[in-house]
Amino acid sequence: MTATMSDVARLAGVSIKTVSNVVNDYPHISVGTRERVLAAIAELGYVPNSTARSLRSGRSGVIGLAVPELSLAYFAQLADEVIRAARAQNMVVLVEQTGGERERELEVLRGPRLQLTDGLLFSPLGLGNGDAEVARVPYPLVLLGERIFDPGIDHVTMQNVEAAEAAVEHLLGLGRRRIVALGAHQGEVIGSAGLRLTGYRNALASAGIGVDEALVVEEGLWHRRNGADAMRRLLATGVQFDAVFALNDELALGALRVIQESGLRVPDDVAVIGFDDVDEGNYSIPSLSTVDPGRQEIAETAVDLLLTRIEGRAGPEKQQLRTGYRIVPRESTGV
Amino acid sequence: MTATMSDVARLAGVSIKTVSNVVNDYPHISVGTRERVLAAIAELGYVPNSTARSLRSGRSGVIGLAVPELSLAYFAQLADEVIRAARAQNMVVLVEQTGGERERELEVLRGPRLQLTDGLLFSPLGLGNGDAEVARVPYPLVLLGERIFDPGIDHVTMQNVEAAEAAVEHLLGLGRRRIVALGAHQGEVIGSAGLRLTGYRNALASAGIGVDEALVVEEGLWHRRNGADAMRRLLATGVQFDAVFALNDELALGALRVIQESGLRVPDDVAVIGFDDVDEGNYSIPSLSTVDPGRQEIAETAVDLLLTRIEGRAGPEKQQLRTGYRIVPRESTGV
DNA sequence: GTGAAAGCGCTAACAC
DNA sequence: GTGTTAGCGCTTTCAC
Repeated sequence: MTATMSDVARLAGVSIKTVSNVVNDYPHISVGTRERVLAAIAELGYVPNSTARSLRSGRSGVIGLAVPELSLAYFAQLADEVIRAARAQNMVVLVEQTGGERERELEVLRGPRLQLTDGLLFSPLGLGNGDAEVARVPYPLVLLGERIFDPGIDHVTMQNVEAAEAAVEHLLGLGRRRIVALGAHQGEVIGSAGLRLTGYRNALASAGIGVDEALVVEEGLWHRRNGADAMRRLLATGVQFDAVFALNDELALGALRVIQESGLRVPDDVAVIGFDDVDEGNYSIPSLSTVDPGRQEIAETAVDLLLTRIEGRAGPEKQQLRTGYRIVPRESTGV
Repeated sequence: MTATMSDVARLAGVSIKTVSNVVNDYPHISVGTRERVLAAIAELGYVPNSTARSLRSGRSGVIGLAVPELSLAYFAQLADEVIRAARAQNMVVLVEQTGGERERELEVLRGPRLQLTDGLLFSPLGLGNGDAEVARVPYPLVLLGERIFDPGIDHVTMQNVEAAEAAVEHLLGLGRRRIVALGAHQGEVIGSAGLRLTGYRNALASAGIGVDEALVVEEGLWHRRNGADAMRRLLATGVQFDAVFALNDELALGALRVIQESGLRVPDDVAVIGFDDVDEGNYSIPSLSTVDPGRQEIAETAVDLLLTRIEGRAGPEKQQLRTGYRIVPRESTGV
């Protein structure tokens, strides 16, 4: 069925090495030879076998991307950007879902499923800082996000603390003082939830406002459903508030819906800001203010860093890269 | 760095073939030998090299999935389901984005980027029925959706016509008569837009209602933004309508927003139904009625069919499989 | 039950 | 400039 290099060589009347040279654009080949080889390639419809090439070169041209799940808009858009960035570098992307569960994340790191990739972009959720050892794997690895923060591992992260601070300052700037933090993870310090909550506390502290723990609402998962549930629980307590900082957009969108069902007006009674800038926020009612965490920049930076490692360029010092962010004011905070 | 089979063989004092036998669970090995080999494997931390294995066996354990883009919720959720289904069969998924452009789709079909996959799940958008030839590729291919409908190619599709009919019947059942079709593709017959529009026309015809072409609104892309734009254009024409059948949920969500901005009430003045059942529809305001196209069933069926082809099981007759659908009534149609 | 050896398709020394 | 040759790490006849 498929023609091999020797088939081409035989037809062109040259050696297999010459074919290889032509295929790999080796510079010193006579024009005549090259043409005969190209003709033979065309005639046989020859396509290099990338598996054999991988075995030989030790590289597959594939990078792995492990995320909690693509159903979460943030990760879908991240995957989109990663695939684009990889494509620009002639790489292809194998996507794994971990469900955010620690066990599955460990499996991805150690298991055989990503064996034929050249390196891994990994966005952990279940793993914590104590798992730094586990993340010292014998292949190129770049972590996305701050669940595991270890100077011995490459990282690309958004500026969670600073960006969250800016989001809360945006609410404070509107005169809001009873600001809910939605989606907190009990006791977490490192990780998106912990860091964004730190930003929340910092902003309130800078404004000389004490944190009312009744306004810090826990929620493990960050789907719309969870935002809705958490908001229902909060409303049921009867506690008063005039703004919500949701730790991501999906939580915000779920909450937005429940707030308005309860008869409260957004932004008049309650201003709402999310985090992530998923496209949906442009079309919700009201449109959702949010933080643009620089997803595209994260993807491009991470792919570049991973390729640097794969190709063995750059020194051994691990990098901790941080991308920019930007507050995006929309109707839900009164614009 | 990495141990090979011969390293293991040397340490265990056996031949490389014996190691291979143990690794592949070949039945007839003496207990003692097996234990010595397993011990050596553990000691060296040996992991089989999957690239070499692929070269030998001709299979990589990777399937390709080509979709327009993951930023569209429908495709993100489809990719999620495909990865799950593949995982259940011990396969891993390489995701490519085509942007829905014909050129890029051709590139995916013929190009070298998916070379090391065992087969391809392909959701075309730019390719049309005239491209059936192109889709007769020398590797296992299963098409998702009906852009190219050729009995010589395996297909897994939703029941676009019937499901669209049911959606429009749902609106008719509410007493609506001036029903907009949003997102039509001029002249398209095969393809989601064409088929869903056929369902729309069928339902109206069955109800004895003529189609007012002023209510058939074109829109090439199916993002929220396009739904919003199209609805703005429609409102500007001043044409009257009491319901909208959007050809997908994202269009519906964009339109929902614009309709309400214009002062019309949903569902009182205008009932809206979409198509796809993306999670977001549960949390929009109002929540969005839609058609559940059986995404999970599509993913599982397609992965199974592709594996059947890869493994050479089943006869040569190509299959055209259709999955179930279900109307999901929510607030935007008055529930 | 286990071993020897060939070869999957390609690349990279090294000759000529 | 081009050919020869030796593997990359594994599976798989075929002997023993």
